[in-house]
Amino acid sequence: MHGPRWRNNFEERGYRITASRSAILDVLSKKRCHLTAEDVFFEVRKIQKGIGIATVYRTLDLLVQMGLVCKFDFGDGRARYELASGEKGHHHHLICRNCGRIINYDDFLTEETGLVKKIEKELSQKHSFEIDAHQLDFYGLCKDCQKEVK
Amino acid sequence: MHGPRWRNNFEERGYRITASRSAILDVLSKKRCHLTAEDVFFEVRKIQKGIGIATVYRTLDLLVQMGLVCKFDFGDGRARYELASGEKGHHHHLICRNCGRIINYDDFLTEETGLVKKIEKELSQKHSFEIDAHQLDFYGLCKDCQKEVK
DNA sequence: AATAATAATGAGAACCATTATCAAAAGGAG
DNA sequence: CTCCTTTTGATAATGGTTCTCATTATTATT
Repeated sequence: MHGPRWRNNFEERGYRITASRSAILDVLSKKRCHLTAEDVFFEVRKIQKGIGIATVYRTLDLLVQMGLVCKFDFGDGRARYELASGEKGHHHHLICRNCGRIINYDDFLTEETGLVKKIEKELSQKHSFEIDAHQLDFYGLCKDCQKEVK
Repeated sequence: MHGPRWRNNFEERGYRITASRSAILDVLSKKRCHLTAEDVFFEVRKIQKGIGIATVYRTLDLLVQMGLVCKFDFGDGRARYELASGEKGHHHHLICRNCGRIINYDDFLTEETGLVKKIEKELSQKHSFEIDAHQLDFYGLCKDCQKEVK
Protein backbone atom coordinates (compact mmCIF):
# COMPACT_ATOMS: atom_id res chain seq x y z
CA MET A 1 0.00 0.00 0.00
CA HIS A 2 2.04 2.92 -1.23
CA GLY A 3 1.20 6.50 -2.00
CA PRO A 4 0.21 6.98 -5.64
CA ARG A 5 -2.72 4.63 -5.67
CA TRP A 6 -4.72 6.13 -2.85
CA ARG A 7 -3.65 9.65 -3.73
CA ASN A 8 -5.29 9.26 -7.13
CA ASN A 9 -8.26 7.71 -5.45
CA PHE A 10 -8.63 10.76 -3.25
CA GLU A 11 -8.19 13.28 -6.02
CA GLU A 12 -10.68 11.61 -8.30
CA ARG A 13 -13.31 12.02 -5.64
CA GLY A 14 -12.39 15.58 -4.83
CA TYR A 15 -11.22 14.71 -1.33
CA ARG A 16 -8.29 16.64 0.02
CA ILE A 17 -5.15 14.92 1.15
CA THR A 18 -4.56 16.45 4.54
CA ALA A 19 -1.88 15.79 7.12
CA SER A 20 -4.38 14.03 9.37
CA ARG A 21 -5.57 11.74 6.64
CA SER A 22 -2.18 10.62 5.50
CA ALA A 23 -1.07 10.21 9.10
CA ILE A 24 -3.98 7.86 9.69
CA LEU A 25 -3.14 5.88 6.59
CA ASP A 26 0.45 5.75 7.78
CA VAL A 27 -0.54 4.27 11.10
CA LEU A 28 -2.79 1.71 9.46
CA SER A 29 -0.07 0.56 7.11
CA LYS A 30 2.56 0.22 9.82
CA LYS A 31 0.54 -1.49 12.56
CA ARG A 32 -1.27 -3.89 10.33
CA CYS A 33 -3.82 -5.46 12.60
CA HIS A 34 -7.40 -4.93 13.64
CA LEU A 35 -6.94 -1.57 15.37
CA THR A 36 -9.78 0.13 17.19
CA ALA A 37 -10.50 3.79 16.50
CA GLU A 38 -8.95 4.55 19.85
CA ASP A 39 -5.79 2.62 18.98
CA VAL A 40 -5.50 4.62 15.81
CA PHE A 41 -6.16 7.83 17.69
CA PHE A 42 -3.33 7.29 20.15
CA GLU A 43 -0.89 6.25 17.46
CA VAL A 44 -1.74 9.14 15.18
CA ARG A 45 -1.36 11.57 18.05
CA LYS A 46 2.36 10.86 18.07
CA ILE A 47 2.55 12.28 14.56
CA GLN A 48 -0.33 14.75 14.49
CA LYS A 49 -0.34 16.29 17.93
CA GLY A 50 -3.64 18.11 17.94
CA ILE A 51 -5.81 15.63 16.09
CA GLY A 52 -9.24 14.98 17.54
CA ILE A 53 -11.02 11.66 17.86
CA ALA A 54 -13.85 12.86 15.64
CA THR A 55 -11.45 13.28 12.76
CA VAL A 56 -10.19 9.76 13.27
CA TYR A 57 -13.71 8.37 13.07
CA ARG A 58 -14.54 10.53 10.06
CA THR A 59 -11.42 9.54 8.23
CA LEU A 60 -11.78 5.86 8.98
CA ASP A 61 -15.32 6.05 7.69
CA LEU A 62 -14.13 7.73 4.54
CA LEU A 63 -11.45 5.12 3.97
CA VAL A 64 -13.94 2.33 4.47
CA GLN A 65 -16.31 3.87 1.94
CA MET A 66 -13.45 4.20 -0.50
CA GLY A 67 -12.60 0.56 -0.01
CA LEU A 68 -9.10 1.28 1.27
CA VAL A 69 -9.87 0.03 4.76
CA CYS A 70 -11.94 -2.83 6.14
CA LYS A 71 -14.10 -2.47 9.21
CA PHE A 72 -14.76 -5.47 11.44
CA ASP A 73 -16.96 -6.14 14.37
CA PHE A 74 -16.01 -9.01 16.60
CA GLY A 75 -18.76 -8.47 19.11
CA ASP A 76 -16.90 -6.68 21.87
CA GLY A 77 -18.63 -3.39 21.29
CA ARG A 78 -15.90 -1.65 19.35
CA ALA A 79 -15.15 -1.68 15.67
CA ARG A 80 -11.76 -2.72 14.27
CA TYR A 81 -10.05 -1.32 11.23
CA GLU A 82 -7.49 -2.82 8.89
CA LEU A 83 -5.90 -1.72 5.68
CA ALA A 84 -7.56 -3.55 2.81
CA SER A 85 -4.52 -5.34 1.52
CA GLY A 86 -5.84 -7.05 -1.57
CA GLU A 87 -5.14 -10.65 -2.56
CA LYS A 88 -1.75 -11.10 -0.93
CA GLY A 89 -2.70 -9.84 2.50
CA HIS A 90 -6.06 -11.58 2.64
CA HIS A 91 -6.65 -13.24 5.98
CA HIS A 92 -9.22 -14.01 8.62
CA HIS A 93 -9.41 -14.12 12.39
CA LEU A 94 -9.52 -16.36 15.40
CA ILE A 95 -11.29 -14.58 18.22
CA CYS A 96 -11.09 -15.61 21.86
CA ARG A 97 -14.49 -15.16 23.40
CA ASN A 98 -13.00 -14.83 26.84
CA CYS A 99 -10.19 -12.29 26.59
CA GLY A 100 -10.97 -10.91 23.16
CA ARG A 101 -7.57 -11.74 21.73
CA ILE A 102 -7.51 -11.76 17.95
CA ILE A 103 -5.15 -13.92 15.92
CA ASN A 104 -4.78 -13.57 12.18
CA TYR A 105 -4.54 -16.61 9.99
CA ASP A 106 -4.17 -17.19 6.30
CA ASP A 107 -4.15 -20.96 5.92
CA PHE A 108 -6.08 -22.75 3.20
CA LEU A 109 -6.62 -19.56 1.26
CA THR A 110 -6.62 -21.32 -2.09
CA GLU A 111 -9.30 -23.75 -1.03
CA GLU A 112 -11.21 -21.01 0.67
CA THR A 113 -11.17 -18.84 -2.41
CA GLY A 114 -12.48 -21.71 -4.46
CA LEU A 115 -15.42 -22.34 -2.20
CA VAL A 116 -16.13 -18.69 -1.63
CA LYS A 117 -16.22 -18.01 -5.37
CA LYS A 118 -18.71 -20.82 -5.80
CA ILE A 119 -20.94 -19.62 -3.01
CA GLU A 120 -20.73 -16.06 -4.22
CA LYS A 121 -21.79 -17.05 -7.70
CA GLU A 122 -24.70 -19.10 -6.46
CA LEU A 123 -25.90 -16.56 -3.96
CA SER A 124 -25.61 -13.50 -6.14
CA GLN A 125 -27.77 -15.18 -8.77
CA LYS A 126 -30.25 -16.64 -6.35
CA HIS A 127 -30.84 -13.44 -4.40
CA SER A 128 -29.76 -10.79 -6.93
CA PHE A 129 -27.24 -9.76 -4.36
CA GLU A 130 -24.03 -7.97 -5.34
CA ILE A 131 -21.37 -9.45 -3.08
CA ASP A 132 -18.19 -7.49 -2.49
CA ALA A 133 -16.69 -9.04 0.61
CA HIS A 134 -16.82 -12.01 2.90
CA GLN A 135 -15.65 -12.83 6.37
CA LEU A 136 -14.73 -16.23 7.76
CA ASP A 137 -13.92 -16.06 11.43
CA PHE A 138 -13.53 -18.66 14.13
CA TYR A 139 -14.52 -18.20 17.74
CA GLY A 140 -13.36 -20.10 20.77
CA LEU A 141 -10.87 -20.03 23.61
CA CYS A 142 -7.22 -19.12 23.30
CA LYS A 143 -4.45 -21.06 24.97
CA ASP A 144 -4.38 -18.94 28.12
CA CYS A 145 -8.15 -18.83 28.59
CA GLN A 146 -8.73 -22.56 28.24
CA LYS A 147 -7.64 -23.40 31.78
CA GLU A 148 -9.07 -20.29 33.37
CA VAL A 149 -12.60 -20.65 32.04
CA LYS A 150 -12.82 -24.40 32.54
CA MET B 1 -35.62 -27.09 19.98
CA HIS B 2 -38.06 -28.59 22.46
CA GLY B 3 -38.34 -28.39 26.19
CA PRO B 4 -36.54 -31.24 27.91
CA ARG B 5 -33.09 -30.52 26.57
CA TRP B 6 -32.75 -26.95 27.74
CA ARG B 7 -34.67 -27.60 30.92
CA ASN B 8 -32.07 -30.12 31.98
CA ASN B 9 -29.38 -27.74 30.90
CA PHE B 10 -30.81 -25.09 33.20
CA GLU B 11 -31.25 -27.35 36.17
CA GLU B 12 -27.77 -28.76 35.95
CA ARG B 13 -26.39 -25.30 36.30
CA GLY B 14 -28.73 -24.30 39.09
CA TYR B 15 -30.52 -21.70 37.00
CA ARG B 16 -34.21 -21.25 37.57
CA ILE B 17 -36.71 -21.73 34.81
CA THR B 18 -38.82 -18.61 35.09
CA ALA B 19 -41.75 -17.37 33.03
CA SER B 20 -39.58 -14.66 31.47
CA ARG B 21 -36.88 -17.06 30.48
CA SER B 22 -39.11 -19.56 28.82
CA ALA B 23 -41.05 -16.76 27.12
CA ILE B 24 -37.80 -15.50 25.62
CA LEU B 25 -36.87 -18.97 24.44
CA ASP B 26 -40.35 -19.26 22.97
CA VAL B 27 -39.96 -16.09 20.96
CA LEU B 28 -36.54 -17.16 19.71
CA SER B 29 -37.83 -20.50 18.55
CA LYS B 30 -40.84 -19.07 16.74
CA LYS B 31 -39.26 -16.11 14.98
CA ARG B 32 -36.14 -17.83 13.84
CA CYS B 33 -33.99 -15.04 12.52
CA HIS B 34 -31.34 -12.68 13.75
CA LEU B 35 -33.49 -10.74 16.21
CA THR B 36 -32.16 -7.73 18.06
CA ALA B 37 -32.62 -7.49 21.81
CA GLU B 38 -35.29 -4.89 21.14
CA ASP B 39 -37.10 -7.20 18.73
CA VAL B 40 -37.13 -9.88 21.38
CA PHE B 41 -38.27 -7.38 23.98
CA PHE B 42 -41.33 -6.30 21.98
CA GLU B 43 -42.27 -9.85 21.09
CA VAL B 44 -41.90 -11.14 24.63
CA ARG B 45 -43.97 -8.28 25.94
CA LYS B 46 -46.99 -9.80 24.26
CA ILE B 47 -46.63 -12.84 26.49
CA GLN B 48 -44.94 -11.42 29.58
CA LYS B 49 -46.55 -8.02 30.04
CA GLY B 50 -44.30 -6.44 32.60
CA ILE B 51 -40.92 -7.71 31.46
CA GLY B 52 -38.09 -5.21 31.41
CA ILE B 53 -35.41 -4.78 28.77
CA ALA B 54 -32.70 -5.55 31.30
CA THR B 55 -34.11 -9.01 31.84
CA VAL B 56 -34.09 -9.57 28.11
CA TYR B 57 -30.41 -8.67 27.89
CA ARG B 58 -29.56 -10.72 30.94
CA THR B 59 -31.40 -13.76 29.67
CA LEU B 60 -29.97 -13.53 26.18
CA ASP B 61 -26.52 -13.33 27.70
CA LEU B 62 -27.23 -16.37 29.81
CA LEU B 63 -28.46 -18.34 26.82
CA VAL B 64 -25.42 -17.37 24.81
CA GLN B 65 -23.12 -18.55 27.60
CA MET B 66 -25.02 -21.80 27.77
CA GLY B 67 -24.60 -22.25 24.05
CA LEU B 68 -28.34 -22.30 23.37
CA VAL B 69 -28.27 -19.03 21.47
CA CYS B 70 -25.82 -17.44 19.05
CA LYS B 71 -24.98 -13.78 19.14
CA PHE B 72 -23.97 -11.98 15.97
CA ASP B 73 -22.67 -8.57 15.16
CA PHE B 74 -23.12 -7.37 11.63
CA GLY B 75 -21.65 -3.96 12.21
CA ASP B 76 -24.78 -1.85 12.54
CA GLY B 77 -24.30 -1.19 16.22
CA ARG B 78 -26.76 -3.72 17.55
CA ALA B 79 -26.30 -7.37 18.35
CA ARG B 80 -28.49 -10.09 16.84
CA TYR B 81 -29.59 -13.28 18.49
CA GLU B 82 -30.58 -16.62 17.05
CA LEU B 83 -31.42 -19.98 18.50
CA ALA B 84 -28.43 -22.26 18.08
CA SER B 85 -30.09 -24.85 15.94
CA GLY B 86 -27.39 -27.49 15.60
CA GLU B 87 -26.45 -29.27 12.37
CA LYS B 88 -29.76 -29.08 10.55
CA GLY B 89 -30.42 -25.41 11.05
CA HIS B 90 -26.86 -24.29 10.36
CA HIS B 91 -26.72 -21.29 8.06
CA HIS B 92 -24.95 -18.04 7.37
CA HIS B 93 -25.84 -14.54 6.26
CA LEU B 94 -25.83 -12.12 3.39
CA ILE B 95 -25.76 -8.60 4.74
CA CYS B 96 -26.64 -5.51 2.73
CA ARG B 97 -24.27 -2.76 3.68
CA ASN B 98 -26.73 -0.12 2.58
CA CYS B 99 -30.06 -1.00 4.17
CA GLY B 100 -28.85 -3.62 6.61
CA ARG B 101 -31.12 -6.33 5.27
CA ILE B 102 -30.04 -9.79 6.30
CA ILE B 103 -30.72 -12.88 4.22
CA ASN B 104 -30.08 -16.39 5.48
CA TYR B 105 -28.52 -18.97 3.23
CA ASP B 106 -27.54 -22.57 3.65
CA ASP B 107 -26.05 -23.54 0.31
CA PHE B 108 -22.89 -25.59 -0.02
CA LEU B 109 -23.02 -26.65 3.59
CA THR B 110 -21.39 -29.99 2.92
CA GLU B 111 -18.45 -28.44 1.18
CA GLU B 112 -18.27 -25.72 3.77
CA THR B 113 -18.21 -28.20 6.61
CA GLY B 114 -15.38 -30.06 4.95
CA LEU B 115 -13.23 -26.99 4.58
CA VAL B 116 -14.14 -25.62 7.98
CA LYS B 117 -13.21 -28.89 9.68
CA LYS B 118 -9.84 -28.82 7.95
CA ILE B 119 -9.17 -25.23 8.92
CA GLU B 120 -10.32 -25.86 12.45
CA LYS B 121 -8.00 -28.81 12.84
CA GLU B 122 -5.02 -26.92 11.47
CA LEU B 123 -5.65 -23.78 13.46
CA SER B 124 -6.42 -25.38 16.78
CA GLN B 125 -3.12 -27.26 16.61
CA LYS B 126 -1.10 -24.36 15.33
CA HIS B 127 -2.36 -21.84 17.88
CA SER B 128 -3.56 -24.13 20.69
CA PHE B 129 -6.94 -22.55 20.17
CA GLU B 130 -10.13 -24.33 21.13
CA ILE B 131 -12.57 -23.47 18.35
CA ASP B 132 -16.27 -23.80 19.04
CA ALA B 133 -17.91 -21.78 16.30
CA HIS B 134 -17.35 -20.12 12.98
CA GLN B 135 -19.06 -17.51 10.91
CA LEU B 136 -19.02 -17.12 7.14
CA ASP B 137 -20.87 -14.05 6.05
CA PHE B 138 -21.07 -12.15 2.81
CA TYR B 139 -21.43 -8.41 2.50
CA GLY B 140 -22.66 -6.38 -0.43
CA LEU B 141 -25.71 -4.71 -1.89
CA CYS B 142 -29.16 -6.23 -2.01
CA LYS B 143 -31.40 -6.06 -5.05
CA ASP B 144 -33.16 -2.87 -4.02
CA CYS B 145 -30.06 -1.01 -3.00
CA GLN B 146 -28.04 -1.70 -6.12
CA LYS B 147 -29.75 0.99 -8.19
CA GLU B 148 -30.11 3.46 -5.38
CA VAL B 149 -26.48 3.55 -4.30
CA LYS B 150 -25.08 3.61 -7.82
C1' DA C 1 -47.23 -24.31 55.87
C1' DA C 2 -43.95 -20.78 57.72
C1' DT C 3 -39.51 -18.99 57.40
C1' DA C 4 -35.00 -18.26 55.81
C1' DA C 5 -31.77 -18.12 52.00
C1' DT C 6 -30.92 -17.29 47.38
C1' DA C 7 -31.84 -16.02 42.65
C1' DA C 8 -34.28 -13.17 39.41
C1' DT C 9 -36.50 -9.00 38.19
C1' DG C 10 -37.87 -4.00 36.83
C1' DA C 11 -36.80 0.72 36.74
C1' DG C 12 -33.82 3.77 35.83
C1' DA C 13 -29.07 5.51 36.17
C1' DA C 14 -24.59 4.90 34.26
C1' DC C 15 -21.42 3.65 30.61
C1' DC C 16 -19.06 4.11 26.49
C1' DA C 17 -18.31 3.82 21.51
C1' DT C 18 -19.84 6.45 17.90
C1' DT C 19 -22.20 10.52 15.56
C1' DA C 20 -23.85 15.07 15.03
C1' DT C 21 -23.27 20.06 15.61
C1' DC C 22 -21.09 24.19 14.81
C1' DA C 23 -17.87 27.72 14.75
C1' DA C 24 -13.08 28.18 13.44
C1' DA C 25 -9.17 26.99 10.43
C1' DA C 26 -7.05 25.37 6.19
C1' DG C 27 -6.82 24.69 1.21
C1' DG C 28 -7.77 25.77 -3.55
C1' DA C 29 -9.53 28.79 -7.45
C1' DG C 30 -9.47 33.11 -9.57
C1' DC D 1 -5.60 38.76 -1.30
C1' DT D 2 -10.55 37.31 -1.34
C1' DC D 3 -14.21 34.13 -1.82
C1' DC D 4 -15.84 29.56 -1.40
C1' DT D 5 -15.54 24.87 -0.03
C1' DT D 6 -13.70 21.31 2.75
C1' DT D 7 -11.81 19.79 6.92
C1' DT D 8 -11.14 20.02 11.66
C1' DG D 9 -11.44 20.05 17.03
C1' DA D 10 -14.25 20.43 20.95
C1' DT D 11 -18.07 19.09 22.85
C1' DA D 12 -22.82 17.74 23.18
C1' DA D 13 -25.98 14.21 21.92
C1' DT D 14 -27.26 9.50 20.79
C1' DG D 15 -28.27 4.84 21.47
C1' DG D 16 -27.30 0.12 22.58
C1' DT D 17 -25.91 -2.29 26.52
C1' DT D 18 -24.67 -2.90 31.40
C1' DC D 19 -24.92 -1.84 36.29
C1' DT D 20 -27.23 -0.86 40.71
C1' DC D 21 -30.31 -1.72 44.05
C1' DA D 22 -34.49 -2.30 46.30
C1' DT D 23 -38.35 -5.50 45.55
C1' DT D 24 -40.30 -9.88 44.28
C1' DA D 25 -40.31 -14.78 43.17
C1' DT D 26 -38.49 -19.35 43.88
C1' DT D 27 -36.36 -23.01 46.33
C1' DA D 28 -34.62 -25.20 50.56
C1' DT D 29 -35.17 -25.91 55.50
C1' DT D 30 -37.61 -26.50 59.54
